[in-house]
Amino acid sequence: MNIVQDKYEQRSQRPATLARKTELAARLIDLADAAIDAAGVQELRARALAEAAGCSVGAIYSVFPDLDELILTVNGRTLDRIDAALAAAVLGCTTPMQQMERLASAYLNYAVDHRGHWSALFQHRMIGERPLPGWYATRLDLAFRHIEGPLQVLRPDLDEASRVQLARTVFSAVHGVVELGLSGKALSGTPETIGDQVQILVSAIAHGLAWKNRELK
Amino acid sequence: MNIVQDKYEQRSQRPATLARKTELAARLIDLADAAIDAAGVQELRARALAEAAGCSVGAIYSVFPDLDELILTVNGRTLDRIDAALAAAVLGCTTPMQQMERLASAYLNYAVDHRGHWSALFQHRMIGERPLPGWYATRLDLAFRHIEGPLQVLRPDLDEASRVQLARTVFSAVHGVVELGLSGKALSGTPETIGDQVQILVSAIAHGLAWKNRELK
DNA sequence: ACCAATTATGAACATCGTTCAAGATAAATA
DNA sequence: TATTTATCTTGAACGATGTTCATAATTGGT
Repeated sequence: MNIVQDKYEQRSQRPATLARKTELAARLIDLADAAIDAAGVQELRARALAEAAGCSVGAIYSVFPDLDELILTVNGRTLDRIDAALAAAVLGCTTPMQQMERLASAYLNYAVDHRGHWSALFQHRMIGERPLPGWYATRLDLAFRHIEGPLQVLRPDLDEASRVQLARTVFSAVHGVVELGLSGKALSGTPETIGDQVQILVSAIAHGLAWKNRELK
Repeated sequence: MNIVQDKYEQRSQRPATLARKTELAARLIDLADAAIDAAGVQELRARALAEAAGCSVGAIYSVFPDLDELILTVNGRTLDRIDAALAAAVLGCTTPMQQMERLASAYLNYAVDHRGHWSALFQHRMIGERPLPGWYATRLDLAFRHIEGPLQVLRPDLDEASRVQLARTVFSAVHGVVELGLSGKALSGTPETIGDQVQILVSAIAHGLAWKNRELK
């Protein structure tokens, strides 16, 4: 996978140059990743990044069209990490209820442990700016897919499209509690309190869905 | 209510000056309010605001310590408007289920109709910056309070503290669906789809809570 | 060794929010 | 009313920001 070649530069290049650019791209991604994790996406600075990478400021723009695109690439990594955390969370869980609780807890834990990474996912491009790239939605879907397993047990009557949409809805609901909790705009803000509320929410949703299913029979 | 006198300037002032400042403050708030509604908080510019208000850039800083504080004041107005919208939404509703559905719909509608106002509430000060002022939490609580009515019917067993916390949790969940829906990061993004998912979520939560209550009896 | 094409550089640019010396203004005083 | 003094208002200047592009450095072929 060659980021530079694949995504931004298609025109003729000297072979040595391309190798250097891909290496620089990797270094920039790593550094931006660490910087965002440490201080948040708002504190990412082009000049500081260039100095840390040992290159000129202009070099950044020979590899990424702008900082937004670099941030988006880091966000892609974050989505992968969250996906991995969710996958690990459901291992050894049998009941759909327990699976959903573990998934929600894992999501909250990632947000608490990596607030910079996590908030960069949503703090960025909230309004109608450039549309998100296709691979972004694909990776988001991969993360959502973990919720579909327990949902299929709770609501076997739903077709796949409805289940996919419901998975996104449940994810969004948990996300809302995590977001307003961590931002201090609702709830008391401590991870424990947020965790309690996430559990209460997931439990209510799961029981509500199960009740709906029982009603249909 | 005199914003300038009450909040930022306590020292001796000339009477004519104070009158002018309060008038300027009101004008700036109105203009910022309209600008945020029209183009979003990200597009608010000190120079443009000064020109629109017919004052110098420095004059803004004689009335507000910085733009953040002005935005926060506008956010206070937005919270009042949302509070009013929620209050109007539950009029004539009898069942707790219907009340919660109407409340969620009203919240979504406000967000759709006033995305600038709405996103300014959350897009701003997400990370650990200055703590939110006390009146901000108070106004947020007023908005949350509308959900407590139906919750009291669904879960009469809860004490007030738990009910307050549950109200915030339910609000956060609905907010999450609205946010990820409107940002296009989950769900298809059309207000209709988001509305459908909000209804499904609220229904599940309400049934889940009611089931929990029945179980306790 | 030379040259032409390509690539890297970092000062310069446009734009922010914010400040503060200096001019304008209003109250106090003679 | 004229003068003084305290206060307020102004907008150019400051420091930072992301981004660009003329210029210098470098590379690969002849």
